[in-house]
Amino acid sequence: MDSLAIADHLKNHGIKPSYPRIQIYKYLYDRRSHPTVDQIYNDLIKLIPTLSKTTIYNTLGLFINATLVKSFMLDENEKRYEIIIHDHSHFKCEKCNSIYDIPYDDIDLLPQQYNNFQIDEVQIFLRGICEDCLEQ
Amino acid sequence: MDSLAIADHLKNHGIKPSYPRIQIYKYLYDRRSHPTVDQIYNDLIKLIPTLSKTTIYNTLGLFINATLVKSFMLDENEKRYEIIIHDHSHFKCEKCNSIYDIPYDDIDLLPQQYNNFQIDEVQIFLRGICEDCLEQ
DNA sequence: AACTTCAGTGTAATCATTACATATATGATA
DNA sequence: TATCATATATGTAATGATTACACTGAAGTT
Repeated sequence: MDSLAIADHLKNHGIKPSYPRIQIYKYLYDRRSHPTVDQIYNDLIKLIPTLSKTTIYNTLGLFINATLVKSFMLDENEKRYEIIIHDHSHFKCEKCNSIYDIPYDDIDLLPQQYNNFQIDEVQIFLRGICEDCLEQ
Repeated sequence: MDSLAIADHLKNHGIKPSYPRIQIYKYLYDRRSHPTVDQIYNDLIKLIPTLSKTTIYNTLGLFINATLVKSFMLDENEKRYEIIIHDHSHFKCEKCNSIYDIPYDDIDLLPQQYNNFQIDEVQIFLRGICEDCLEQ
């Protein structure tokens, strides 16, 4: 997605497309990683020397309100952020620390007696050792 | 579970059963809630006037190492702790803020191509509105 | 009783996040 | 174009959970 397309996308969600906002979105979109604010800052500061962490926090807050981005925590004490694309769970490998996106199909997570609960969000975290690390 | 049984239980897991340790375990065991360190502190200080938060952190750390307790985060920035009993997911109601324990049966969370991944831990969080709040 | 070890406490440090005040840019209007 | 109003970006300081560390105190052993 190029900058123009991102600008349109943001406008459509009621967010004025400033340069930092576009770059932060692009960062999340292109990498498809699960960065912390610190990682975003350390990478984007090369591109935007005046960038501040506050701007990143503000921008991510906007994105989250517009349901463009969601945040989650993986037991560490730093939030991680990612573009919302489709339902998937996260697998974190304890050896290499990579975080895998794992698609899941419609799973019935609630037993019968919870049928009347309204579910707005599902987050699934798996922890273990990934195939690559197990082979070594 | 009375204090003696807890003391034995802790010993069996290599933890010397001091009074604060027993009371912290008992707290988690009896309430079956998902307290933060702050909640534990505010409640137990009535029982143990000299209790310090550091002791709670240390004790919970011990319990976690002995796999008696696990911690998780629900997007806020405070860890929550609970006795490990059986696999269940957490449902947080956005209205009343209660956290429900929801049992789940063996769900296949990994598609075929991840068959070789070793899963050590599963955490499932659901967010939404509970039946009681919906009825109001 | 003296010694050793482990448990508990208090204070201070760390670090992610938020609050706030200021500066800068943008866009509309005259 | 100049001016004004508003939104955006920035830097600094405050907050608050967690951790580090050093000291105190209890329990058990010889």
